[in-house]
Amino acid sequence: MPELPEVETIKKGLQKTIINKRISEIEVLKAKSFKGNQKAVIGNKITTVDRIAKVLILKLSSKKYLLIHLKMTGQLIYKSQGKKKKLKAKTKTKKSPYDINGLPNKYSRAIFHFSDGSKLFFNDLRIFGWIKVVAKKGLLEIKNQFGPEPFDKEFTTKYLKETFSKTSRAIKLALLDQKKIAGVGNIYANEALFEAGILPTKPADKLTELEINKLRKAIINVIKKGIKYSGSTASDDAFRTIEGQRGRMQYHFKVYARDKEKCLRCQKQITRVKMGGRGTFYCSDCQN
DNA sequence: TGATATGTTATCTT
DNA sequence: CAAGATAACATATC
Repeated sequence: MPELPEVETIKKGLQKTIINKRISEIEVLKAKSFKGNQKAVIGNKITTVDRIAKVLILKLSSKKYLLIHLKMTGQLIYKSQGKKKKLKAKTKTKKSPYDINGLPNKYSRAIFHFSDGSKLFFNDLRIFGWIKVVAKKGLLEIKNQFGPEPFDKEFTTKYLKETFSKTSRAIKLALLDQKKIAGVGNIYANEALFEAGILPTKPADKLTELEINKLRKAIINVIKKGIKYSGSTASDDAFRTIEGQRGRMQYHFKVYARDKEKCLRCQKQITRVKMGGRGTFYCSDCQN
């Protein structure tokens, strides 16, 4: 779920809520979810919140860093002090495992307590996500494993041309390679390729310079749009902002999860295949 | 019941 | 050795 726009949405939320707050306690409910020394974190203030690719970076007053990766099903939910769940009349709405009422729940893996009484819940159904404590060196190591992000000045047609010329893998798989381009995941890769009119299965080294430039612009566009709509909460319903709201980008998808529907541009039915084990959607007329 | 799930990485295979 | 393909992680839903 969380790709660059979703993580960026959470980053902004954290900047609004937990900057300068002091961590008074950490409850680790699942050991696998928290790597590193909890005691190195307790008593520290959060000084800044940043993001590299899909990783959140919370800088601490001790100059150490808390890194958080949400992987597929991770959530960060903020609850201010004394916020009581509103008692609503019983409704028939089915309960989702990603509901943020009644936290902690069985999927809560860690809870940060701040000295003002507010809390930050790390929920993660599938337990792929993690929180780790690292020093500056560890942070640099993380940084080094990623290629440029769509908004970086290094994200040029020239860079992409060089990068793609070195591989014959399908362009979609190349887009998902975080060492080449950081932050793009399955949803936005599908959307960007549709917008650029390029077939996901086309070998990366067969793209023309014109196509690469189109694709570069399309990636920037869809990522921007994703951020504008606070990320996407697709059919699995997992993504939430830190206030617990769903994203709205899913209402603006043009191909993702639209198999069996008609192409918005030419009315032809959208094709679905699997690439690298991931759902891949495209229009066989508009993309080539 | 088997297929599906938006991420990454360890481990095979070519 | 390296690039590429695939399994694995853990859980739930349809």
